[in-house]
Amino acid sequence: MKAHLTELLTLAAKSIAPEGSNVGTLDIQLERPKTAQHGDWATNLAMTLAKPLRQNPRAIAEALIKALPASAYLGKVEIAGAGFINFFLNAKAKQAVVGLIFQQTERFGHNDTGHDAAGTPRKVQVEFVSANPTGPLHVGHGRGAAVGDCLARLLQADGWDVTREFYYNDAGVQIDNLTKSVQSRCHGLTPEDAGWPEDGYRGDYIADVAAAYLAKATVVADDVQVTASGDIEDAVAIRHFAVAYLRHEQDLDLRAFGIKFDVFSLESALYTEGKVENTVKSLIASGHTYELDAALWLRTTDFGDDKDRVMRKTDGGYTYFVPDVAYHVDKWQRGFARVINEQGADHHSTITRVRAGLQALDIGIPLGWPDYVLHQMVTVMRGGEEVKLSKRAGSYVTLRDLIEEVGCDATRYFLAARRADSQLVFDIDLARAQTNDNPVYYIQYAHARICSVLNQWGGKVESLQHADLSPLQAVHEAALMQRLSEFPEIVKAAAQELAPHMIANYLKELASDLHSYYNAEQFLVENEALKLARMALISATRQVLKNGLNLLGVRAPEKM
RNA sequence: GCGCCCGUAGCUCAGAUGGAUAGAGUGUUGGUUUCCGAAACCAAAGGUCACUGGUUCGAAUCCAGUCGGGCGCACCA
Repeated sequence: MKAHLTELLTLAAKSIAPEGSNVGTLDIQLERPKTAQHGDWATNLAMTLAKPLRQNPRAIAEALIKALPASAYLGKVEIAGAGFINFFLNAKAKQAVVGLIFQQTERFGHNDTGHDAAGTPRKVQVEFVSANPTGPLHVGHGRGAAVGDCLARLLQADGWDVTREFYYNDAGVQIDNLTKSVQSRCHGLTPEDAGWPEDGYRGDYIADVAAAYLAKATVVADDVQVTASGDIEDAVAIRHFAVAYLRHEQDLDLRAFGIKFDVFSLESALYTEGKVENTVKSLIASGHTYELDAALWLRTTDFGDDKDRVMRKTDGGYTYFVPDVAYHVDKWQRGFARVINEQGADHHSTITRVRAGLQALDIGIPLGWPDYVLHQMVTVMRGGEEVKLSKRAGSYVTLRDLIEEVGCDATRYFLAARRADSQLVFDIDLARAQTNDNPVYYIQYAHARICSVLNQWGGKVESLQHADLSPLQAVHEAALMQRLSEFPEIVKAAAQELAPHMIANYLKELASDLHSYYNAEQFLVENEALKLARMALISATRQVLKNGLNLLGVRAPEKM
């Protein structure tokens, strides 16, 4: 419809433009007005033409309307405000979306933005969560999980070939701390005791790991299986076991949250496979490094950083960003046209360094690759007070606690329904409420309500595909159909902006339109033609609610 | 001190590409059910879009500065 109106306006603009003018090539902006009074579509074309044509915008608008070719979809066209042209579609044009939804079903809202010229989906990787295997996932990881998974779903709908990936930092200082902590617990120490490691992990779960180790338990994580030796003095064995144990714990957290990864990458593998060494060699060869004070530095200031960064410490170890660069070289070599890293905002300083390292290598990686989506902190509230402690983890609220308390659907919704770059307050009381306060239930209720009506009607939903829609003339019906037709644009915009919260907001509005309609009109009426048309409309609405909820990873229940 | 993000109704937040009278939920007040699920609907009230200046026919949106909050500024990740 947008394309149709653009064409009409282009023709009109050309016909009123003076000889030799280039107004016909102007970008035509069409938007959906906020209020129904302003029609179904509006353009500011007359205002943008005012300057080049040196005429009053309203006069131009009048001329444009007069020059508009005939259209089968237009009702009336009006001038409003300073020179807006408002288009009112006729009933038939509005009703068309219902047929389209029946035709496309679960693919309604999808598009092919991610396809290449040959029509093949391009490869995109979404890396998210990527927690250190040193403890259970916390709320912050939960936000990353919810946002990252929704991004993956959105990009899939946008026509991309998506890989979900989790990167484990299973090498480095934090893992040493973990090992020491478990070993101390094996020795019977607690965090309150004198000999407890300085930066040790204090949560109760460390005691669980130690107990399992001493009991010679076997744990499975992704592709590895580790059986504990029970030898308290064997730090290497403890380390392997503890990492595997906590990876398994995190797998359980993710499963409870309904999230599946395609690939798990291990930092340790980058070392054992020589990828870190190779990257360092290449960086040295690139000429962007230097030695100073017995350390090796990368001249990241060549690529926009505010100071150079150490790559190899005086103790011979690499700083964390070096394996990170190696990891991204690996991603590039795996053929991802796009990579999106979803991380907590506290990691934002890595962005410049990783990109600088990739540019220094000069292997054809575009500037600004990879993309980053950073989410801000989450504060959890209960009874008007901030919740800070969890028994299990010691110092933070775990994702599993939240899921157990408020449910998977509400947790996902609340963590994905806000812009990633603003701080989020997670109100447990609100998320738990099974009342109209709670937007998750509000949306799910709309879906269940429709299912209930369709049930009582008792006919076959597929038979509605070719129902005559012309009886749909009520204002709430026009509003609902208008909203349905917006869905594909919202999906496209949300994918482009990497902003899943746009879907959550859209669904609230769609649910609201449905509830208003429900209260204003009786669906199961005597008039058979009207009843069938209404069954078709609410059935289409049900489909879009389901498609939208699916993008968020939230269930669309038939009964509640 | 430097860098990144944020500041919109009492509270929690939307306002994609600059557009018309800045919206929703919640809370407050009042109303709606012999009828498809009241987990719903309708209505009223509630605003210096942090502040100041600039760009523009037009700014919550773009630019500069000020104030306030968060995060980062390790040879930690």
